[in-house]
Amino acid sequence: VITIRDVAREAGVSIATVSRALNGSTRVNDGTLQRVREAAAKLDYWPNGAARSLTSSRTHTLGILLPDLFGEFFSEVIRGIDQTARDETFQLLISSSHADTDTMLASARTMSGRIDGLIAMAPDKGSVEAIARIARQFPVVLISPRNPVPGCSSVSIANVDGAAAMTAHLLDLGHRRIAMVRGPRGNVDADERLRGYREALRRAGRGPRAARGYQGAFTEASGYRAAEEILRRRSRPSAVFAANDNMAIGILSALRDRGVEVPGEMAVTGFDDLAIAEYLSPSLTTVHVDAYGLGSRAVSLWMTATRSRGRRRSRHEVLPATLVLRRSCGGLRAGAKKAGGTNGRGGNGDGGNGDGGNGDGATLTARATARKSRAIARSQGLR
Amino acid sequence: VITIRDVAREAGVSIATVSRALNGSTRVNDGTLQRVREAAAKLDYWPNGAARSLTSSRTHTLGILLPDLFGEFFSEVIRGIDQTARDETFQLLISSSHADTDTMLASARTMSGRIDGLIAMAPDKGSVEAIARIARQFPVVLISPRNPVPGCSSVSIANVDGAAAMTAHLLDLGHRRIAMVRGPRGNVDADERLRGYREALRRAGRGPRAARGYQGAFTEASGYRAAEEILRRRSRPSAVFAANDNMAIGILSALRDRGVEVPGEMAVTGFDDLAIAEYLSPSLTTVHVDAYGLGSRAVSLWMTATRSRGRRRSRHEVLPATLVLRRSCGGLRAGAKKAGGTNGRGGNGDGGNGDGGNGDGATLTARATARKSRAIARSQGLR
DNA sequence: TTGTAAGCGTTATCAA
DNA sequence: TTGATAACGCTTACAA
Repeated sequence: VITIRDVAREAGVSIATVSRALNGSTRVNDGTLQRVREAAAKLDYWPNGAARSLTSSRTHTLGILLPDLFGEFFSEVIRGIDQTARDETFQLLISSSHADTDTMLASARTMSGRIDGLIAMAPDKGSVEAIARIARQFPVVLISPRNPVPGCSSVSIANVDGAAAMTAHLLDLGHRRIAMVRGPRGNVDADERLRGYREALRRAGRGPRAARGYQGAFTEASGYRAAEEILRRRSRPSAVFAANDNMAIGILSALRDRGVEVPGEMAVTGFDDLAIAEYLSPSLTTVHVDAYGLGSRAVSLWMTATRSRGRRRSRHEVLPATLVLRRSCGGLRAGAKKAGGTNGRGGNGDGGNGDGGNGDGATLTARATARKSRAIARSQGLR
Repeated sequence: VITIRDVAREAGVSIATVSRALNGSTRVNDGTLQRVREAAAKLDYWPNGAARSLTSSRTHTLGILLPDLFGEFFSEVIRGIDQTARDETFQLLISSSHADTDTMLASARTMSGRIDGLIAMAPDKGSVEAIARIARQFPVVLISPRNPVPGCSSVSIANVDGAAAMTAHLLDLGHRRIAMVRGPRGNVDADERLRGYREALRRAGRGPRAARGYQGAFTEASGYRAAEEILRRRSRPSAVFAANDNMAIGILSALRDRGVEVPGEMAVTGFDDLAIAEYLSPSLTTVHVDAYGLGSRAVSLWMTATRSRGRRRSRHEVLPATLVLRRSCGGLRAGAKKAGGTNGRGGNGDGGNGDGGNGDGATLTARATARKSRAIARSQGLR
């Protein structure tokens, strides 16, 4: 392995000069700069990163702590982190799939001395304490939970608002029984989305009678199972709100297998707005979440927090969650795409919901509130 | 920041003893071991990783070089890498989104001294030279291209075989005009899949007349556009083979929008077998690729290669690509799921393909070769 | 502008 | 079983 000494010898200078020359820094003679560069190129010198960070106590690396990088959503978050870090020429030391907080702590420990700071995504409660401990070692920015650790900045999604808006929209469409397929227990995002759903129902004066929750796990398979359970009930809901898109996909699949028309007999909505959502059949009404932005903003927050260490206090950003209205919930003007057919009433054999509000899409859209209309406009601007 | 010196002072021993005690290594008195541990715990000592790797010249870290982590497929590859690395208690220094080989090289350079080796995924040609240069600095394992860099082990997918098997299957189903929507130019996977398709046609005695390629970019949107282009042709193919699932999803969506029945009027197949493939409508016939295994095997290969450095020569693994037959290509026994309807002939207004072979699914399955049957069995065992 | 030398926080090699 | 002490490869005062 070639070290700085070899380069110094080759160029006929001291190692200090090599260091200065190669780091583009201050006063170095043009001639020696040339010689050093040539020597380094000739020997194919690759500076040792560990040694550099040991002396300079800067690593130019960000640690990333993730629960489990599964599927499209996480992959987008990481992309956001990666791209933004790359703009600052930072590298990423990633550790994921943390079953418990102990392994998370252990990972952070071994990162010590190799990172300048950390971005942590800890979607379950109880990891707060561990993160607080990590934050004593280096600056940490959190993704997801709202503001739990003192001194840490954070980015999160407007889960409650998004879920509430979706629920309100379904109510506007005339749905009176709206089931929710929840995310995994203890997951902060899942909890917040459930809360938004409940709050919207309460605000509309519809209590526990209209609500009905089913347990899911953020996977297609769990959505499929939940749909089967829903169909076994005597009184079916006219709408199902899944806490994420993956589960909504499973639900759509189950309803198709059972011959239940969507949105005719049952409306289905999701959360996340994955890339495939608009290509599903029917295209999925969902809540758009800027997964890329989640990662990107986290890194930006870290950078500003670090540059102004001590001066500024922690910041907490909440990324908006906007409704994206597509065909799976009905209510879009008929004929926009593939008119007729799926809009029909269908042989709704089971318990029809009292007021018969769930009919033609165009009519229902007219009833939509101004807020919803704005959401539609926004969503159309988005894509 | 607490260093080993602080712990030594607190425990009343030398730093050498602290190092030995904490590394669980050799002869340390039980009493001192206790005292050292207590001191470390009391002070919350986190060893400096950079210093450790400088002296020991082991980093316990694997560098990962990726082109662009986009979508489910890459995310699965990374999961495979991550989990397997975690089993060996290795960390991951990740750098992705490399536009060109220069930035790739630059990333690798800054990793020097911070990693023990590298897993590189370079799906475009021309990066071979850069990787060879990297491989002179530390052991490298390649994902994807077959065996291009001397001395590097590699894992790849049986792209050619998979694409050929899919094409042969479509031929068996009676299709005479099979279009292929290609992946991005210069992408090795895309090229190999195209080659498999062509080889299968040639082997079946069907030359350029049956083949027809459309340019895609591995995205849903590009698949959508390709389908539109296909539908504009006077003589439509009876089957479309997309070089990956994302494009197949776009194709399905376009055909649905245009009212073209799948598989009745047109069969659609993909490549990758993403998690959503079986939840699409119709469920997608595709080639299963073990993305997780790709990452996992790469790490395992790296480990064995490193443990037996010099002794053994480089190894090249090729992961099988197996057909997964679902509903989007027809040919599955009718009634397995949601019988009738989609299996009908449909109003195929355009150029019917001469021999009228594209009829009822059940009949066509009977014609399937033994090899295909085995594939079905395998696929059912898989999920 | 350049060179000398003192660290950075560990591990590893010797003696003791 | 322990303690000095010399690396590890680099950056950075401080001198020259």
